[in-house]
Amino acid sequence: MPRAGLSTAAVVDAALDLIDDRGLDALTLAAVAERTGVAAPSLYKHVGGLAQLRTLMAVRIMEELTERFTTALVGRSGDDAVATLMRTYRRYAVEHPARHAAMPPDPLHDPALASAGARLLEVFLAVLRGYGLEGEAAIHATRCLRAIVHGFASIEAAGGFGLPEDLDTTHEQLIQMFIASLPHT
Amino acid sequence: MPRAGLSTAAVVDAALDLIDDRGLDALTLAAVAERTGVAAPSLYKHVGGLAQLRTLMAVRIMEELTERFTTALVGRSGDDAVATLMRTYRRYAVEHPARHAAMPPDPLHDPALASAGARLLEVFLAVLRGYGLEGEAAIHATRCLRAIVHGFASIEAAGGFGLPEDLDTTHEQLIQMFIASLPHT
DNA sequence: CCTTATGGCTATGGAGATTAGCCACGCCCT
DNA sequence: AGGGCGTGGCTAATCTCCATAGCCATAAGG
Repeated sequence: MPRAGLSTAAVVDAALDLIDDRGLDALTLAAVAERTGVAAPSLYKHVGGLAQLRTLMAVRIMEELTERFTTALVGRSGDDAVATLMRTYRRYAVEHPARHAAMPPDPLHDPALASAGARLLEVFLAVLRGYGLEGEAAIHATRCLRAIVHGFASIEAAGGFGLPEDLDTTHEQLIQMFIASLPHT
Repeated sequence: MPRAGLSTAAVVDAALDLIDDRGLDALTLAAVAERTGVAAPSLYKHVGGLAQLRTLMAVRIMEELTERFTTALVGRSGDDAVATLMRTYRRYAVEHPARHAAMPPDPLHDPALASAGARLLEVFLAVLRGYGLEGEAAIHATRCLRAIVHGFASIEAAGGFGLPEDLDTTHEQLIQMFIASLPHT
C-alpha cells in the first residue's frame, strides 16, 4: 500500500475544497479524510485536530483575501480604492460563501490568526489613510467599513436577501453611502 | 418519581437560558435535558429534535426583538426612529450575543420562520416609509440598514472589535452615515 | 375506581472526534 | 546495494452526542 504523501497544506487544501463543494457544515474530519484518501486518524499526523484545522483554514482564507485586495487595489486611491475594496470583498464572498463564513469575526484574539488578521485589517486602514484619516478617526471609519462589508456579504452569501430586486444596485448604494461619509477635502 | 411537567415552551426557555449562559456552541440536547432535569430522549416528546429546537428558538428570538422594536419606537418617526431602531438592535445583540448569533440570516426561506421574519422585516420597512420610500427604493434602503446593523452587531457581539477606542462613537457615526443617505425633503 | 393518553425512562445504534499503539514504506547513509 | 530508522498511515477503542424504539407509570377524566 503506497503512502498517500499528505502534508498539512494538502489537508487544508482538501478541507477548503470540501467546504466549497458541500458547505461549511460539511466540514468534518471524516469527510476530509475521505477526500484525501486516508483514514480519519491519519489526519492527526498533519493537523492537531478539527479546531486547529479551522484556524489553518482561516489563515489561508484571510491571506487569499488580502492577496485579492492588494492585486485589485494597485494604482487606485480615494473613492476608487474604497469602491474597489468593497466590490472585491463582495465578489469573494459570493464566489466562496463557505470560505467567507469560515472567517472568524475576531481574528485578533487568537495568536495563530492575529498576524493574518492584522495584515487584512491593514489593507482597510491603508485605503482610508488616503483621506487623511489617522488615529482614532481611522479606527472608527475602518470599523464602519468593516461592519458594512461584512454585514452585506454575510447576508448575501447566506441567501438572506430574499426579494428579487437587483442586489448590485443595493451594493452600489451602500458604497456611495460610505464614500459620502468620508472627508472630501 | 413525579413528572417534570415539561412543555415545548419550557424546553425552548431552557435552551435560550443555556445559550445565554454558555454560548451558542454549548447548545446540545444533552445539556438542555440536564437543565430541564430530564433524560435526553424525553425531549423528543416536546421538540422534534435539535434542528427543530433551533428554529423554535429563532422564532422566539425574532419575536422578542420585534417586541423590543415596537416598544422602543412608539411615538417616534424619521431620523429619531431610525436611530432608535439601530440602537435597540445593537443593545439587544450586546445583551444577548448568543441569541443574536442564533438568528438565521435567511428566515424567509424557512416556512417555520417566515412569519416571524416577515414581522421583523416589517418594522424596518415601516420606519423607512416615513421618508416616502416605497417599492424598490424602500427595498434597497432596508437592505442597507439591515446589512449595517447586522454587520456591526455581529462583529461587536463576537468581540471582533479589538481596539480600545470607544464603540459607542463608532456606532453613532454609523447611524449618522445611514441617516445622511436617506432623502430629507 | 379505573381507564387511557402521554410524559418520562432505559436500551440501542450510528456518526464523529480523538487517543493509543502498531507496522511498513522509503529516504538517507554508508 | 543494503540496512536503519523516522514518520506516515492503519486498526482498535473510547467518548460524546443525536436519534429511535419500546416499556411503564403517572395523572387526568369519566
